[in-house]
Amino acid sequence: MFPVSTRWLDDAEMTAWVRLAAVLELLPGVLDSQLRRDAELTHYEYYVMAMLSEAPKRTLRMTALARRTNATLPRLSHVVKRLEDRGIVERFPCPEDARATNARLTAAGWKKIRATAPGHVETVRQHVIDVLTPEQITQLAEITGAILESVDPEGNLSAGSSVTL
Amino acid sequence: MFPVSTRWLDDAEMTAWVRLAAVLELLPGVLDSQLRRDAELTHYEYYVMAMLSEAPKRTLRMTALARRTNATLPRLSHVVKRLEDRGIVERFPCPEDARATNARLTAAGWKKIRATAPGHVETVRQHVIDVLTPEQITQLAEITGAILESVDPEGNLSAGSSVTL
DNA sequence: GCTATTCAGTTGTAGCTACAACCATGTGTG
DNA sequence: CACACATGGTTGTAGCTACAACTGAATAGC
Repeated sequence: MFPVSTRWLDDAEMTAWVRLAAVLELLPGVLDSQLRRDAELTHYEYYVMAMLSEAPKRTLRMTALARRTNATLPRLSHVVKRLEDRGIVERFPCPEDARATNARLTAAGWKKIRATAPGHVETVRQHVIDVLTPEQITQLAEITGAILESVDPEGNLSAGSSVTL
Repeated sequence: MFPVSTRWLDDAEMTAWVRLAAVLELLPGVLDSQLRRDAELTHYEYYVMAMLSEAPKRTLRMTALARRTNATLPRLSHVVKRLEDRGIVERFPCPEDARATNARLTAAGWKKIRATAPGHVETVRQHVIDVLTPEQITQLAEITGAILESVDPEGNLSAGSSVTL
């Protein structure tokens, strides 16, 4: 259950890991500060709005929304409450299941994400997409796919699951 | 300064980005919980200890330590204070420059990271290194290198800079 | 049909990070 | 040498997330 002797990382592995760790540390801050500056949003809040905007009737159950945004329910609950206070989303009980709550993007929220998306996409392009070749884009998708499969084997947090249904 | 018409992401770009975003969201939590469970450490605290353990005399100036751990000075300052309270590092004024502070790993800290490293490396292997082929390890290093260069052009936060001085 | 268990979500709180303000030391300029 | 400015670091605080505890509704067992 634990290794007799540790298999340390060789040079190539260490380089890849150190850089990935740096990206993990720095990239979220870059995304957050652009969104914060231009729209008073965190990247996670943006992502919540984006998932709602793509859903039928711009509505999703909290559990479904949590899965699509790779977050726990408590975290989502806090975030949605704050977005509700700002008039960006609204919550209402699910008619089919009295336990469940639906979250819906308001008209104001829809307007806001439409206004915010171009700047955000530009940031993603500038720091990720446009610095890579098309082959590297493909490689990145495969690499992150493999990592996600080990981090989230059952695809409970479905965001990146290999087979896009 | 902002684009006339947004260049949206195509399918391949979107897949890569969605998965990378998922990794950004999920992987830190996986690392943190293993370290927290086994050693009462966050991944960032571990990284601080690791950088100190590799430095001459297990000592670094706060500024240098902040750069190597991809963090701001205020963040590091708070973290080092907490580690100091736990007897893992100690701080003392730098003799050459009265403004500067040195952080040094204590004997207890050295012992602790030696005990913690195997489990942490095993986690990194399990979720990142061992799920990738050797070619993918190389690709990952190049991809993250390119991202870091755009996120941190001057290499102010040196962790992953292309040319390892 | 009553009880136990699971499911869906909310709430409370501790702890970490970001940001801004601050202090002290060092460096350059007239 | 007096001043401005830059450098190195700490501290205060607001805000977000993780974790645990909790409530209420659905489901399963007997």
